[in-house]
Amino acid sequence: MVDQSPLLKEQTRRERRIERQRKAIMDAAAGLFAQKGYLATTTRDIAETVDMGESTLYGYFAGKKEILQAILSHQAEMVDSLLVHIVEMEDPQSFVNLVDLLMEKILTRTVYNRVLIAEAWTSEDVLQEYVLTRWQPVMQRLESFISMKTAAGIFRPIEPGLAARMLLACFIAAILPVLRGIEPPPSAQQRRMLAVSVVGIISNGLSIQEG
Amino acid sequence: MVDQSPLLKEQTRRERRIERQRKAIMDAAAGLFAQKGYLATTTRDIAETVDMGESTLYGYFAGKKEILQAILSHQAEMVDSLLVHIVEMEDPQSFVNLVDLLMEKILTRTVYNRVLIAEAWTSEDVLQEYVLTRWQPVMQRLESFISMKTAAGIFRPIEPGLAARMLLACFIAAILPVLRGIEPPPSAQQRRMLAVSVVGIISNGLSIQEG
Amino acid sequence: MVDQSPLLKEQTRRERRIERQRKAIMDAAAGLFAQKGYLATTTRDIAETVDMGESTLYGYFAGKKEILQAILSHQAEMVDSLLVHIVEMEDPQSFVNLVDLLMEKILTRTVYNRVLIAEAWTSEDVLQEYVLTRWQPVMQRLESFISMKTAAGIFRPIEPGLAARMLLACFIAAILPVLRGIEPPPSAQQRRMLAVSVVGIISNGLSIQEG
Amino acid sequence: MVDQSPLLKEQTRRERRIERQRKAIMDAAAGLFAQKGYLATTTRDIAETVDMGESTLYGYFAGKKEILQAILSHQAEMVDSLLVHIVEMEDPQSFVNLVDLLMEKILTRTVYNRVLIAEAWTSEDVLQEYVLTRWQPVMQRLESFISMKTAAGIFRPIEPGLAARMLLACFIAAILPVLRGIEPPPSAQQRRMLAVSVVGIISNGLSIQEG
DNA sequence: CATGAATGAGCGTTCATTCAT
DNA sequence: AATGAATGAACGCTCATTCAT
Repeated sequence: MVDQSPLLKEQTRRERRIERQRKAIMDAAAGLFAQKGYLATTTRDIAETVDMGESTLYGYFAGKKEILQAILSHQAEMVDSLLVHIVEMEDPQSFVNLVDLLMEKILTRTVYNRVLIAEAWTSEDVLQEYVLTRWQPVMQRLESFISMKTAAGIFRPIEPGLAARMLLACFIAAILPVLRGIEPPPSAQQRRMLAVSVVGIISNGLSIQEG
Repeated sequence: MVDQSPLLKEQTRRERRIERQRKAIMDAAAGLFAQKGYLATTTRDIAETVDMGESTLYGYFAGKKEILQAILSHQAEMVDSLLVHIVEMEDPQSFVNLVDLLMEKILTRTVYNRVLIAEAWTSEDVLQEYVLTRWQPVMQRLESFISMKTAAGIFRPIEPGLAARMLLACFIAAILPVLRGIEPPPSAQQRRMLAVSVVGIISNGLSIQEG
Repeated sequence: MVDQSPLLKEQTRRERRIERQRKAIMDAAAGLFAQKGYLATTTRDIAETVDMGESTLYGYFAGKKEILQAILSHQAEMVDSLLVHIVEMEDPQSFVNLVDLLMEKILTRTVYNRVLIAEAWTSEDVLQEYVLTRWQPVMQRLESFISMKTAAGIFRPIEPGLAARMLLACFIAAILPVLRGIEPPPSAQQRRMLAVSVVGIISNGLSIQEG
Repeated sequence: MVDQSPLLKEQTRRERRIERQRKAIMDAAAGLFAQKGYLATTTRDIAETVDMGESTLYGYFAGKKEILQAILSHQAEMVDSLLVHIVEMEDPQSFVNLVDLLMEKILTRTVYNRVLIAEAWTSEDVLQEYVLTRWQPVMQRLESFISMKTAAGIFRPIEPGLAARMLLACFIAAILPVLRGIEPPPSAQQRRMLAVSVVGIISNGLSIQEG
């Protein structure tokens, strides 16, 4: 029962070590990419940040480009899992839960998202592969949610595409300073309050409701 | 009385020529910066686009960095003038006029704004000098506008800062694909419709108003 | 009549200057390649030898590889022109003239040939493109010459291919130390004597002729 | 009396194992060196070919350079033994035996010779130490053989040095495609035929002998 | 004023070798 | 003894900038 499969254990321990190193490199790189941009960051910068020899990086990644791609893919996985969660949340009951979940997911690994946004802003390919394609299902889920509400007579008739984009925009606006790195991430409580504000505005607007 | 102006004329003609050239360089550079990013754009790229010798650029700008700064300053001036217009518009009557004006101003020289956003995203200095500082008066004007409406009993009580940011966010969302360069600029008519939509959502939300 | 086409003149002067520089770089590189081999020669080495900045090289050649190719092509042209000369020499009268011409052509730009041989020795592609293909017409001309002599009853029956190769080998042997760079190039007179020796052995061998 | 040998046996068995490994490494390296050249071959290439960890090589050789030297020395020993054989062959009776022996010796370990030639072509030191010095006795033996024949009235008067070099050249020409690796090694029979051809040409030339 | 040519600084990357296990 | 991991040194090459014309 004891000491079974020492080889296997060794194997996985090594693999874990490698994965840990890759993670450390990605984190360091993401921080630098977020701060200075991908091109302005040198492999020397990254190596120094992880406290490694420059050439050691190449034992874990094929090159600088691949580090970036790993970071972007990492975020893509996050978005993919996000979709799963949203779909599983069969009856979100209210917008608030949905928005809160979106915010939570986006605000984890903030720097990764900063990098993703920066790259998508100047690269057609990244925009397509890592943003448009990935977010499409999320947006569609959002749109169908809005359509449902409209059909149920809860929302007034509105183009669901524009509505979804504005909903997204409102909470992006709410978290932009965090994403940009000029404000610290909000606590769970603060985040929920933001979500409530966003949904409040989206639902009822600024105007006083009569009746 | 004779022969007095030729020198002056020559002078100003030269100056105009110089200014025209500087503009041409800035436009070319802005297009490339927007497309590939500042660092990925070489001075050779710029020179070829303006159809100049590479070293000729240095007769008009001290260096690549200065071209970027000229572009950013150019946009800053636009924002500054925007504030003047907003302040002059003593009673905008409705949000729509305000929002429409903002959109119009932002959508002129789209590429310049793409560059500005890209740089502000990865440079603390650019963010401070060309975005936060410049937009603060605009945001303040917006906030005081909202406060006024709230005080007048037209808006329900809400934190004007957050409201202003979300208002901004909503129309940024509306024009993001244009800014990003994946959709063409809207016509004046389309723009006004967008403005109406944005203000509609901000004012009344998605929910059906009762009473 | 005078001062006609200054632009054209300027053009060609610049072109000549460029061609001169390219030649200087090729010569320097060929010398180093011959001495240390292509891979052991750094672009810094070459630049220092031509007394240039390292990056200046790249104004004349796309890269290190292209310098090598230019050198190899240069030799290929020599071989091509050699063939023309041989074909034009309608009746060489004797082997000696043919062999002497071959020797002369091969011993010009000795270093270039050293480089060519070195590369062909370890690169299938270079061997094919720059040696086998180019020399084939020369060898064929040689073989048909031998066949003619055999048919005329002057040579005894022998496989002309092997004979041609051995003829080539004999004078390669004669000039190998020069090619290898351990002996200085022979004078025209010395060269002719070598040619006579080579043809002597090929024709009559070492044995004393009886009869 | 008992248990005395195990240690010794173990020792020699280990030594044999080490020697076997060294040989395997040398063979793998020689193959790669012959194919791509010494510098273009990485220690990783070699290690993979011998199916070893890269660092394990350093248990058998002090470094990449030392592997090359071992290969070159190996060939040098071959040449040394060649001289012994030639000297022992007190009366070779005919050239053919001599030439055949030379060919046989050179065509064993073809790749080793390819490496040797490649290195000698671009390294003064290798040329001196592993070629000129080693072959000098062989050439001298050849020259004295020729001198003997000349003195005996069998050969016509000729400078024996040039004659020896051309003799060498002729059979090098005969086996060059094999050495270069573009033709398979000849069978013993084919080899003898080549030797006969070579000696035939050297002895009697191409011309028809009269009388 | 315009420019072709030149260049230093620095980049991403490779590789023979060392070291800890 | 064997090896995966680490690394310094050096490579080929790019590019913003300068300079002579």
